Amino acid sequence: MPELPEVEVMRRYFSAAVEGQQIVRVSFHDPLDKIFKSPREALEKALTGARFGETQRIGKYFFAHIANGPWLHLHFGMTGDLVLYRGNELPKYTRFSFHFQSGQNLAFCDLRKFGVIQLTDDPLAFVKELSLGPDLLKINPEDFSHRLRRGKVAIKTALLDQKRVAGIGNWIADEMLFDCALHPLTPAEKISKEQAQQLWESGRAIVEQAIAEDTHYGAFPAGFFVHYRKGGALHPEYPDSPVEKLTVGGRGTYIVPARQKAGN
DNA sequence: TTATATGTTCGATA
DNA sequence: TTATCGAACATATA
Repeated sequence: MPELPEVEVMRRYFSAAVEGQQIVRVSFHDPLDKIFKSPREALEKALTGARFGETQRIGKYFFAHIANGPWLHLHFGMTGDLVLYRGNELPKYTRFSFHFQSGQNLAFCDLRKFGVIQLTDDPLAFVKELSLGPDLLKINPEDFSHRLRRGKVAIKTALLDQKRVAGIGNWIADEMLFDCALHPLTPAEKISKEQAQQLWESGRAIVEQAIAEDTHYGAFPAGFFVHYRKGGALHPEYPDSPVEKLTVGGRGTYIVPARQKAGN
């Protein structure tokens, strides 16, 4: 689920769900503590009886301020999700749960357990430590261009590099490259300033559209590449050029060969 | 059975 | 020291 738009939508969902609510207890459902990067005792102590204040999102990293306390950081990995529920039956793949005074509960679900739950005193210091780049929705086109057009790595790999720009994930990178008619293996340093500008515009447009649609991809406009992002699919504008799958930087990468030619 | 999945990190190598 | 690459992580589904 989680690239920038999903995390932003979850941030809003989280804020609405926890507003004004007191946490009466929290519960842990990951026996080997893979996703708890802070000790259970610390999480329990910081959260029990507390309320959340403001929230922040930088790239795919989410932070919620615990009133009069530290911040809670959530990362959703590949399969993380937030699910509001009532009653005692945990949603599938619940790894952690907040239990509010209202009787409402909020589960952090994560099938693959690549997610992260941890405390931090300072979100900005936290992302600085990771050398995280500026958020795609905040960065200006000049900085974007400068950070992207560096090195001999494939442009696809550069787009996914969170240290350059934060928030772009695998499907958005493919969508941007399709939109800009760029081949994913084009070396980053071969991208022109104009192409970088185009990628910047494309990236924001895609992300804003995704947020506006609450990340329900099915609701995206018909021309979006995401609808055809599988081997052999036919984009209506390229009926003679079936979608091809490559592997770039270890990630599945889909292109319309007639539109995205190498060395261009 | 093998391959793949919307992400990040770590070790090896250059 | 920096850049790059591939493997690893955990689990379900095609």
